[in-house]
Amino acid sequence: MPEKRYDKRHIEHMIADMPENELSDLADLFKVFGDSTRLRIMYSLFRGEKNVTEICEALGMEQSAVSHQLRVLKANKLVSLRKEGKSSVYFLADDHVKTIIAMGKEHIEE
Amino acid sequence: MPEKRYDKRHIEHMIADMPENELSDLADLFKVFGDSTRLRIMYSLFRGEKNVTEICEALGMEQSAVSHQLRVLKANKLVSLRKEGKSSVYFLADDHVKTIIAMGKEHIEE
DNA sequence: TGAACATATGATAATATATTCATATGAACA
DNA sequence: TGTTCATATGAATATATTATCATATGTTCA
Repeated sequence: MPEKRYDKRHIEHMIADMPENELSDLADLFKVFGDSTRLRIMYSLFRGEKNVTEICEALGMEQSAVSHQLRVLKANKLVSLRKEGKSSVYFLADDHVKTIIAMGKEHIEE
Repeated sequence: MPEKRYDKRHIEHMIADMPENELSDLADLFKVFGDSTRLRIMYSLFRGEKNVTEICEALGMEQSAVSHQLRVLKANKLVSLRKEGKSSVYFLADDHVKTIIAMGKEHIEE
């Protein structure tokens, strides 16, 4: 699979082709990124997969709050999990998460 | 200015360098994208700059609601405006808007 | 089996957010 | 100047979202 290029022309083209009705799905996706708990969970998973307890420790948050947010992330296919004995090991589902965050980071730094 | 490359290595590096406390600003930015009215406004501005009345027509929404959201977009430097007589002409502030939306679009299409 | 551990989930309360309504500001021009 | 048009904004309401609390589900192991 060739490395994708996100040059200006390619991006303009992608957006021009986007139907209006896709915008609502897109807003839903960004909504998921728009919460610092969820973003911190994803960030903690950059360093490698973790079970729920480890994520809670990394964030200093309660298990229930973390599980609720993991559910949202999973529903949006931003994380996946595999069961391992008693625990659920979560990991980032794909590289889009990284790209989206990198773009956002670049914006706020200017 | 050379074209930026967003290859995997570059992106991993950007994220690895990101301090935890930046995540909250980042969440705030994504929150702005996470509303379909605001996204539709940005989308309508891809086609070219517009004044408030034209944006209202494009979205079929009330002037007040649109102005309130334009304010949010402006505060986050996603749109800028110039005054032209009685009207305010809005336009996208930079290319990050396009890139962020393109990344999101790519995610939901898989 | 039953106790301990890990995670998931439903209900609730607290908070945040978006739209509407009413009104203010400011420019153009008769 | 006063009227009209374009936009901005404050307050209030309706809705959505998040964290907490209580509890359920499921796994391991004595």
